This record gives sequence, C-alpha cells and structure tokens, in this order.
Amino acid sequence: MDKLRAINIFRRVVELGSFTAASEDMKLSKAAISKNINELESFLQSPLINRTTRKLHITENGQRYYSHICTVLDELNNADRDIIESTDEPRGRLKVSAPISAGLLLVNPAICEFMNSYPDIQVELVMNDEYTDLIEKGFDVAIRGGGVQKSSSLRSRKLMNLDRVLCASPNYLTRMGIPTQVDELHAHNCIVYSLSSSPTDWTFHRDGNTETFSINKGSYTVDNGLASKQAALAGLGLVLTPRVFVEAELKAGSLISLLDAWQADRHALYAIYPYHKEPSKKVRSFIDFLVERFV
Amino acid sequence: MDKLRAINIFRRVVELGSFTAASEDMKLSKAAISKNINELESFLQSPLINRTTRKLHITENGQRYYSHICTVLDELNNADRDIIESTDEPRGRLKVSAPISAGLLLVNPAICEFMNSYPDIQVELVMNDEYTDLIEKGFDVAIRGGGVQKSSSLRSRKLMNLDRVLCASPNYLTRMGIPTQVDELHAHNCIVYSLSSSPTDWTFHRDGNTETFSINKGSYTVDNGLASKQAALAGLGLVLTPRVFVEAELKAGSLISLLDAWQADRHALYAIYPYHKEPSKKVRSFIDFLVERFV
DNA sequence: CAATATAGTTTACTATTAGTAAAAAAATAT
DNA sequence: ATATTTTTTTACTAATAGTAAACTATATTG
Repeated sequence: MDKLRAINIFRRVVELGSFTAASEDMKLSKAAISKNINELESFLQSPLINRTTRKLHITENGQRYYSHICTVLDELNNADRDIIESTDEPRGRLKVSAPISAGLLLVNPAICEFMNSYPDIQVELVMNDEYTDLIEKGFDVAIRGGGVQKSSSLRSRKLMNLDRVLCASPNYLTRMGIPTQVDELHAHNCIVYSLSSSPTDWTFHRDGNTETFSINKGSYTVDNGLASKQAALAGLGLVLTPRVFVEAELKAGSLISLLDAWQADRHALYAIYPYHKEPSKKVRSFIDFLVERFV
Repeated sequence: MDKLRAINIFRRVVELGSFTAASEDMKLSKAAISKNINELESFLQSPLINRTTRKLHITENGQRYYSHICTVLDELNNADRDIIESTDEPRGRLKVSAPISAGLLLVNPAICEFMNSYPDIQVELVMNDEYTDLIEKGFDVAIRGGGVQKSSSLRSRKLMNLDRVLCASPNYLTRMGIPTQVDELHAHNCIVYSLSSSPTDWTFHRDGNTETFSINKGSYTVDNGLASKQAALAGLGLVLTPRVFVEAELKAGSLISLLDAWQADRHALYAIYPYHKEPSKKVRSFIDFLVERFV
C-alpha cells in the first residue's frame, strides 16, 4: 500500500462524501478508491467509513484520523513547497571558494553584482589558492584556473579563457635584458606560481611551433598569484600570469609584456561544483551569472 | 515513487550518516536506498545529500527538509497509533439502540456492568422500539428481538433465546375464563405488539403439532412492549411476551401464564451491527460481553 | 604505491502491486 | 417491479519497487 496515497484518498472521500466523487476528483477508478480505503482500514485495524451503496458514514475513528492526517498532509505540503520554491527563486547561503588573485579581481566584483540581483542569497566567499575538498568543506562552488578539471563527483563549467602573458618590470628588464626567444629564458629568473596546473613548465606556441621551457633554477616559488605579481613588480624576475591580472600594470607601464609573438599555453577559469543530477537553483543561477558576465 | 517510504529512507540516511547503514537498518538493498533518495531529490528539484563514495554531506535544503519531515513522520505515527491503540484497549463512544422493554430490563443493567469493566468507553443508549437506520443514524449496535435479521450491510449475533409466554391478569381471567386450547383464543381480547416480527400471527407448538392463531379482532395494538404488559396487568386481555419480561409478575401472581402445555414460537434477542471487514474493538468487546452475560 | 577494502551507483531482471475495465451486488428512487 | 446509482469484486495489465551483481570512485594499509 502506498500509504500516503491512501491517506490522500481517504481525505478526499471524507471531504467529498462519496467514493465516486473522489474518484473523479483524483482521476482514479472507483475500484482504486475502494481498494485504498480498505487497505487503510485494515492497516489501522479499524473501520473509518461505514458504507452502504447509498450513503457514507464516517466512524468516530474515521473522524479522528481525518483531522490528524489533515495536519500531516498540510505540513508535508509545506515542507515540499519550502524546498521546491526555494529552488524557484534562488535563496539561501552560497559558499564559494576562489583563488585569491582571481577572487579579488574577478569573483568578488561579480559576487557584488550578483547579490544585487538576488537579494535572498547570502554569499560566503573563501579565498584560498590551495585546493580544498568542496564536498567535505560544504562549498557550493569553487572558482579555479588551470586545465580542465575532471572528477566523478565534481562537474565544471568554463567561465573564461585566461590568456597568459609573460611579463616583467622595466627595472628588471634594463638590468637583465629583454628575452626575444623562448630559449633565452634560461638566462632569467622565472617566478613560479606553484598552484598553476604546470608550474615549472612554460609552453609557448608560435605559427604551429611549440616550445616548452622547464624552469630549473627559479629562485622564487610562491603559492599566491598576487604575490607573484608583486614580485615581478618589485623587479625580481619574469612571471607568466593571466593577462587580466596584469592589464592595469601593462597599461601603466609598470610591467612589460615579453615574447609577444609567442602565445603561452592557454589556461581557463572554471567554476567547479559538486556533481548532482539536480543542481540547486542557487548554484545554477550563480554559475549562469558568472558565465554571462565573463564569457 | 512511494513518497512516504522515500521520506522515511531519507530520514534514516540522515540519522545514520550512510546509505549502507540505512540499508541494513531498513532491510533494503543499497540500490533501493540510492534510488529512493534520487527520486526524492528529483521530485523536490533539489539535492538533499551530496555524496562521494566515501562521505555524505547533507545540503542546506536537506537539513531543512529533514527537520520538516521529522515532525510530519512523528505526527503521522501518532495518528496511526491513536487509531490502532484505540482498538487495542476498547474506548470511545458507543452508540446503542435498544427496544424500550428489553432496554430497561436487560440492556441497561448490562451496560452498567460493561462500563465498570471498560472505563474508557462512553455509552449512549437510545431506547426506541421502532426500527432505525443504524448506519445513517450512526449507531454502533442495535439490540433487537424477533426472527433472524439479514442484510448485506448489517451483521447480527444472537444474544439469548426469548421464550415467550401467553399471559393475562387473574382479574381478566375470572371475567373471561381461562383458555385451554389454541382455538379458544378467538373468544379473547389479544393485545398486539405491533413491532414483533409476526404481530398478529401467534404460533404454538406441542408434541410436534403446530397451531397458528391469527388475531383479527384485537382491540389494542401498541408499539411498545412495556405498554402491552401494562395493558395485560390492567386486565385488558392476553399478551404474548418474552418470559423474562413478565417473570416478576408471574411470580407475584399479578399475571398468570396460559396454555402452559404449548410452546410459543421462539423468538430471540440479537445484537445487530454495521458490517465491516475491520469491526471496531469497542463494538466487538461490547457484543462479546453481552453474549457472555446473556447466553 | 600497489593492494585491499569500502561506499555508493548502475544495470538488467524479477516480483509485487497499484490501477483498470467490466460485471456483480446492494440499496434506493420512480 | 424496474431503473438507477453507488460500491465491490474479479480478472487482467501496466507500472514500479526491489534485488543481485558488476562497476566506479575513494580511502586505508602493509
């Protein structure tokens, strides 16, 4: 017996005062109504409805049960609606993880805009360049750069391409010279961003040619994109970093882009989120928002 | 989807923190647990539990739904128990219909005793010699005399034989003479109890012989057994009535039994109750009590 | 670091059961 | 008595809930 259905049927029968009326109301056969009531009665070991072919009479137990189950059904309905509608208009707490550099430059401004559009969402942004276990730490979304992420329990969506540019401060370049070929990089101090997908292998493309430079004597390794930029600005060496992160400095001239004829291996920014057949509305709308803004 | 079952499963999973534990607890396969949770989630269009193969993480919606459905399940449980236990130890209101004479003499004393044994039962006794529609008027039991009652929506159980006796007052008999044969009844005024199963046909047996006397000139017809007895006591005529109703008067000599060699058609007292596959405990125990007391 | 163990999912299948249509049965109205 | 209405029964079909077993992903461990 599908008890919930039986209870619903019982309620309609009581309210409409007839099996036939209930069967029409619920688009079921009269036989189904009859069977459900019978099963409910034998489960409760008590008659609920005394019936002749002509009249129904709700027993005392039937009355008592009816008033009980009405509140039960209403509350269950509320519970369902609470969830379903919560996904209708996105709301709730959205816990986002992002790397520090991308977080400050891209995600944080985007979140501010997003929150204006969805006032019922509270966002918690945790900026951290290190990988964190989304599911265990209860993150709804993580923003990550690098190659394509793939995992059975995580899904990802590309938010934007990250065109990377090799650059250094004018100060550094006057001291050390301007490299014009990939293999000239050996003569330079290359700043390593350790959380990149390939920190010490810098690959460049030009007219179908590919050249990879492996850093073996970089003097500074750091796990924070901002810090690597600051190091470059301070004249410590060369840095390979997404162009969006240094756009302002390039314009202002405080950093100079190098090997412009070469194209660094393209990275991208991804939104990573726990895989689920029914992603929650708040996550979906957040990612949709980011895609629209960035792509 | 059997939603009630799905909700129960969801509750156990949340409480035990694992699909496997829940599956053992509920004696179901892991696959069944998985399927139910998936169906519930897609019904609610929202993830409830984020899962890797190793860890479960209840989502915000999952938490909210969990606390909702816990109260729902508890209340439904209460509703069920309320009914099932009410049938365990009989209780509630018991509405009884009885004829006036049998009511006063037999049913009322029996009910008083019954109520001492079952303090949780409230009884409403309605005394009325006329037939009433049990189901429509909401009676749980009717006590009726006469032949066997048969109807598809009613059941009956015999409570006691009603040995009927023909009697009259000494006063009347000295005036009109004592009948010694059935056919002598023509000379007498026979009081008709109109609600008997055969009011005007009095049938007597003796040594395998059967004689029926049809009343055609009775001067008093009444629909109340007590009134017919009072009429006989007042010397109005003969009355054919269950012996138990006139036991005291026969002993005291205020009524004299007649045609003692003959045996009047035997009537019986029945408990009539609405037919139901799941008879309620209160009705069953009341009738059991009457049978034990009377038979 | 491969080997092992564990937890959830998928798949293909089975058994159950919920629902139906149609006929039957019962009660009332005409 | 006959027709009508309402519930029940029956025989059948279609839907689905559950299972076993293989699979996948993640931890643990020697």
